Amino acid sequence: MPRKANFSDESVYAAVGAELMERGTLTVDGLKARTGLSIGSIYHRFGSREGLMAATWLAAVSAFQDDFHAAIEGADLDRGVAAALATPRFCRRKRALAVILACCRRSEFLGAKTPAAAQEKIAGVNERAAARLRAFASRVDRPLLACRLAIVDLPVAAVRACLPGDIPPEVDGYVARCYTALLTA
Amino acid sequence: MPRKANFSDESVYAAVGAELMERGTLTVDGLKARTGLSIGSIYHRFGSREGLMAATWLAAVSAFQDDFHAAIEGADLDRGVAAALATPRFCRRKRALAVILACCRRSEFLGAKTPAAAQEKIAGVNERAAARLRAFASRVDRPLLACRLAIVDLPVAAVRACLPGDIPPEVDGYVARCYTALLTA
DNA sequence: CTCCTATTAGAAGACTTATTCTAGAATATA
DNA sequence: TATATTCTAGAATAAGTCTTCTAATAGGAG
Repeated sequence: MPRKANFSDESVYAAVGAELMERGTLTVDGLKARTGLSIGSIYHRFGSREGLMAATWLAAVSAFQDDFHAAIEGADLDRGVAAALATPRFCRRKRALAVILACCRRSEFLGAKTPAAAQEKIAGVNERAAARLRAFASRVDRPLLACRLAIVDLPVAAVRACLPGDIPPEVDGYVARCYTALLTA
Repeated sequence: MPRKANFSDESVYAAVGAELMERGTLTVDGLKARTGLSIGSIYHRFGSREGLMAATWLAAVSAFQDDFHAAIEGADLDRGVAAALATPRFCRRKRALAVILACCRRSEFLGAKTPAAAQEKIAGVNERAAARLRAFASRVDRPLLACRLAIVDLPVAAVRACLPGDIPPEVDGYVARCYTALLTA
């Protein structure tokens, strides 16, 4: 029934990621300059700056979690390495979204002006990921911190060390070797 | 000859770290509220917000590099693990300074208003650390990226995963195991 | 004691950035 | 075509922050 938008949500998210990468923070005017979207449109579609950031982050994290959950769901020690490798692989396939996850701090998208619906989704997404990690740790009987380092923090650090450039293939080997070192005592 | 300052530089740096930790960013008014230092004093002593951040970061990084350089200077593969362990150890001994290194982004202290002297010091500090790492990589004949991950990025990620709490002792074991996994093929 | 200098003080101003508001344009359906 | 609904537009406003400026304070040297 209504008019259709000039710019897809995806193109907006990509622009947000580019701004975050280049300037370290996002301003509404900066997004307007980069995309051509007017201030009014931005506020109509996202409600506030925090709403925009939350929508962007949620889009990125849910794309990532599609891969991540598929890998960690029910995994044992041998198959868990795929969850650690999900990070560099995602980073290669969806660079723009990965940049958002790597560059965006929690306080940027989670605050008083974050729409309630987005706040709930964020809490849900975080809790679900934490639960999967806890379940994995107890399934393989290893300390939670070691699992978190092997599957989350270390792969993220490896990828961050390469951004904004490409993620070279040997990174996967490094991630896998650390996984083994951390989780097979 | 002159009047002496009411607050030591160290206490200011600690307050900056606390603000960064709690709010994710530093405002001049926030620092005033936390320390009691007046706006005039802050600008007299540091010139600008970026100057303050640069002074804080330089104090933190040079304290850290005392430890780090002592460990990596001339180290072979066996002794290099001490350089990787310098990060968690520093974090335990000088929490306030470590927090600054962990929470402060480059763009916060390096910009147009950073005093020229500070800019040069920052460049020097970075170049010196990079040179030590390159020298180590060629000395032990391993890829630079692997060395950087083992000695810098991985320990930092492990420590970040624990902050703002304590760094548990088992972190050292994790860091050391990854070091071995990454650098002994 | 008097002068000199570094430091402190905080109000006023400038600047950046987020948000609101009113008007207008586009499109699907009836 | 009329109409309802969504989207676009951007100037005006509001809020928050950094920076400048003038005046006052404290302590050592002559």
